[in-house]
Amino acid sequence: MSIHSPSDKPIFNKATEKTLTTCKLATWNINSVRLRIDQVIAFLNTHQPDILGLQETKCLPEQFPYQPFIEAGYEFIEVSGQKGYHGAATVSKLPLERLETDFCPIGEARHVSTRVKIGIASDNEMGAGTFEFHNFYVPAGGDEADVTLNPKFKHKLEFLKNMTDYFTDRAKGDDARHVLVGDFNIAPGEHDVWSHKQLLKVVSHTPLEVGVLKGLQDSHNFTDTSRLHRSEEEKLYSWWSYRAKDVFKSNRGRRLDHIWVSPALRQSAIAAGIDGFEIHTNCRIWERPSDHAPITQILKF
DNA sequence: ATGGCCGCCCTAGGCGGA
Repeated sequence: MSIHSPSDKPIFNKATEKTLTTCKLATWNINSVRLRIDQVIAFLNTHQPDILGLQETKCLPEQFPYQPFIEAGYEFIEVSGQKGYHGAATVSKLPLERLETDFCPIGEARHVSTRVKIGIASDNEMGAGTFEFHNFYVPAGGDEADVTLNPKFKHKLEFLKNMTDYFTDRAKGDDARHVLVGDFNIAPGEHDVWSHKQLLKVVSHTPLEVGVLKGLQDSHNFTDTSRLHRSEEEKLYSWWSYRAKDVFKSNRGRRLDHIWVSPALRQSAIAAGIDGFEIHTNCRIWERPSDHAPITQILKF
């Protein structure tokens, strides 16, 4: 199975020389990039993130719609894809270097690892002009929250534990500059779901998987940027089921999508202020929408 | 209220999503 992009991807251009004071990060589970290419491009044109991580692209690399992204100014594209299911892709205005370290157990396309060149001229510390951008699609985990009965749930927990090991190898020291984005398929907080009590046994919000995700976060002191300027009590959702008749009337959402940063980038996320983080909920009620809304986080250097 | 919808695939019911 081919899970990597073709080798004739665009090469670095003059953007390498660009000096940035901010960088806008985005992530969106698009639930078929081919079906919703017009929506993705509309989102990019309106909100102009520098980098977007897409999940559930649901196509092989050779089927990926490169051209519309390039025409919209996103020349740097790295894809991990398989036929019909899963898949992740990172599209960027800034030069991307593909790290050959994608973490895709059992051959599934669920991770694109890249290094982003932000080109801060004033900062000459090693690595300060770059950060790693890790785009993940964590397994959903099936219905039954029991590892002995449900191999998909077991796979989900193992995936998260392997992610922890992966970053133990990579994210050493306080200088490590890492961004983790994606559909983590877990709503960790009480107010990351519409009803904490009713979802305690529902995969995506069980204490077991929330604990494993917390283990990943704590092991490297990653910051969940969504809560930096929002109270823990504020309801935040990025996913709403297709099954609800009126999505925002019932508003039974979950915050499954995340943008995390390593300690070295925490101040940059804080500096962006309360408006630095946004959930673009309007995208969830576009015609034939994804069941996820995109989220963005600005980093200010 | 445990049913309600999606998108994909060797086009049609099954799988995966969550």
